Amino acid sequence: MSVMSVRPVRGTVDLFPDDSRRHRRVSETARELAERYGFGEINTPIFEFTDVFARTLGDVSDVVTKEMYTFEDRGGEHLTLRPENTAGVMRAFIAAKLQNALPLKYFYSGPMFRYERPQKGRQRQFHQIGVELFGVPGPAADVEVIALGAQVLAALNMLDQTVLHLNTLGDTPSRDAYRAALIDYFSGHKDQLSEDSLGRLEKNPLRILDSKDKNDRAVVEAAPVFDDYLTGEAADFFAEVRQGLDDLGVAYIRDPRLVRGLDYYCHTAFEFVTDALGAQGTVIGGGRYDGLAEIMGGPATAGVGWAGGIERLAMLADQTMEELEAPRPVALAPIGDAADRRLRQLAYELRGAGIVTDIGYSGNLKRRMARAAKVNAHTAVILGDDELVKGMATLRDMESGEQQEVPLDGIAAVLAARS
RNA sequence: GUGCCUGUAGCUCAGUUGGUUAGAGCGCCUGGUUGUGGUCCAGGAGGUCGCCGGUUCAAAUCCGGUCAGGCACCCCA
Repeated sequence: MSVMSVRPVRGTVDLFPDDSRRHRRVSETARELAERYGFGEINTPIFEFTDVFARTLGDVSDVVTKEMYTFEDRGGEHLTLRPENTAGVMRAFIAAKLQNALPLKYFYSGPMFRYERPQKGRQRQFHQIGVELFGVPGPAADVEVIALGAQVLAALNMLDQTVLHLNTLGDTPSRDAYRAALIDYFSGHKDQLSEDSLGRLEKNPLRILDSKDKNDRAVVEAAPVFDDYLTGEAADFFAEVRQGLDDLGVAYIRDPRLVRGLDYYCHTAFEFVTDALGAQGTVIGGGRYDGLAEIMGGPATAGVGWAGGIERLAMLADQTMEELEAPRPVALAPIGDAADRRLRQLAYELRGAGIVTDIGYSGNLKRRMARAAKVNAHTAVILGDDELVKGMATLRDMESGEQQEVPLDGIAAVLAARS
């Protein structure tokens, strides 16, 4: 009989308590900040009808064409594990007919799934935090959303490890005009473009601007500039976003090569990027997507938001913040069955009182004390026959080694003061 | 999906031009302490050298395949 494989599936990992604590630090920090900004938490399903993503992400995007975990369930439904959460949140908003409740602000945190070749900071099941702000067409929303991202990074002590890249994708007339100009320009330089970029010329010419190929870059140097094709409205919008960020003192660099693949994106596009994580340097990315709601069959609704990769943020946090320690418990160390029973009662009482308490399951005093040290207890309570007859317990300070006897009755109050 | 690098104990790694029973540190276990941890001392357990196949008298070491991780690309958080 063969042994089952116990390894996790490629691109997935098990998060043991230390790892989970690191993830939680990121997501709770973000959740707290988001709530301060008025974003309420939303949890949409981890799988959706495939259409939710196929329609919104378009059939040309890599995410849809080769990276989705798509399957048919037993009822024949075509379902997909969510590769991102903006579509899910928008779907939920449309389904609940909340258009009269606008503006709406949502925060989420949870697993996403993409069939990609794994690298550090890039897994097949990964986790994102994100925010979506629906129903505000003006630039104040963009500024607020970006500011929240900056403050999340600041709270994680990593804002100065990142650079905010900012660009505008303009409105539809701007983008159509620019796209036409780009196609025209690049078509005249086909012989100098990489194979990748020739493909992009068909699907998504804006992406050529972002190419890392050396020859492409030379061609891009002389390519038309978006600013020349922005409508007055689009230029004004972008100027207001920049003014808003300046007012808050949120630093950014203009990055004309920062683009988005999908048509429903418009105006603001931004990414917080670090150079500390290699090629997976984008730690938060987002933008405005006013066209999304209609694509999904909902009422035209403005939207702007961002998503951040928890794994990447956690890796950066490890570099910028001190180690996270599990809470230090009081360790109870009984000697003998009578003391064990008494201390299990005490453990119940302490835990009920909110005190982190550890009590082992076997072993002599030496083992009990070793365990107390291992779980990083600040105090040990030693109880044996000697103490029991006196109604006392021995309290040991695990740092100094000092011990004192205290009455068993009322020991909870003493320990509460030490915890 | 493409190219390249890596894979030895729980962890981090060593292992001479292929050559006997594959090592170290940390961690773990036991004892030194019948009621005292973390320090110290002594001892111990733990490895089909990722997996499968090939070359060879002989493979951790060379070759092929495969799986996994990593770097870059693609794409993206």
